[in-house]
Amino acid sequence: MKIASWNVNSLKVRLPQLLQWLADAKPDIVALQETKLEDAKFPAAELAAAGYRTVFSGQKTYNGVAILARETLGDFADTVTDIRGLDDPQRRILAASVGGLRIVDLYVVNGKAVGDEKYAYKLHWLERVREFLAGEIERHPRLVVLGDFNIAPDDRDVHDPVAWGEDILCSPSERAALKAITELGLHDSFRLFQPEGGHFSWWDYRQAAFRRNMGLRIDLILLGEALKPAAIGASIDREPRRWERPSDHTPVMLELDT
DNA sequence: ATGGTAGCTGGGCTA
Repeated sequence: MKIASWNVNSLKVRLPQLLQWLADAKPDIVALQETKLEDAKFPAAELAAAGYRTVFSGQKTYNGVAILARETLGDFADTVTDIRGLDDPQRRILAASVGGLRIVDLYVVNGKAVGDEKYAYKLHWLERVREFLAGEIERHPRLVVLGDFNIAPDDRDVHDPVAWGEDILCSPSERAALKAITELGLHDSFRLFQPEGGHFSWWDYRQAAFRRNMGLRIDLILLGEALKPAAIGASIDREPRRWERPSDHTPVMLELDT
């Protein structure tokens, strides 16, 4: 089973690319972030025609998350869009069970800059999410937590750690908040297979960052302890980032033997 | 310290 996460930065713009990529990569489950679409405008019919069932939690202009699952995996169950302690109109969280797995799709708050009020909110949000995930892993040992974390876990995940220093996406408090989540027993699946640095999932649109490989690895697929032995490969598919009018993120993937 | 680009929107926010 192939599981993927992709911040599409507007599903309206990227739908043709998503459909092409689904045909090319043939993932079984896909978590999307930054759909930027109200639920009434979600392209469920187009994705159904491509063979995928969908659940989604969207809003206009900003944020928005969705999960796609190959129709042969059956229906979604126990869908969650809001968690305890977060009274948040921003649509950044979507959990659902499908195909014998518990999937939690996250679009983590960016935070803007260290010290900004959005940064404080990012840390608060991550703590509430950690509490939510502690419950999820109890109820659903076969847990996959994936999405745009807006945190580079360590310096291997940063093209120029000196230049980035302790700036947003790399600061010690953000990394500690992510570590508190992984210490629940959630493993960064990419690192089960690739110990080297220099592998990124996001490149800023500016400064020709992709061409110069000035990227960060901030899109992650975390695996619960029970699923760790099932992991048989992890990768980052840079191809869609090369396409015309791309998202600034590219899909990250995990293969599970289930 | 700023600005560079993209998306949504119709000026400014978010990233």
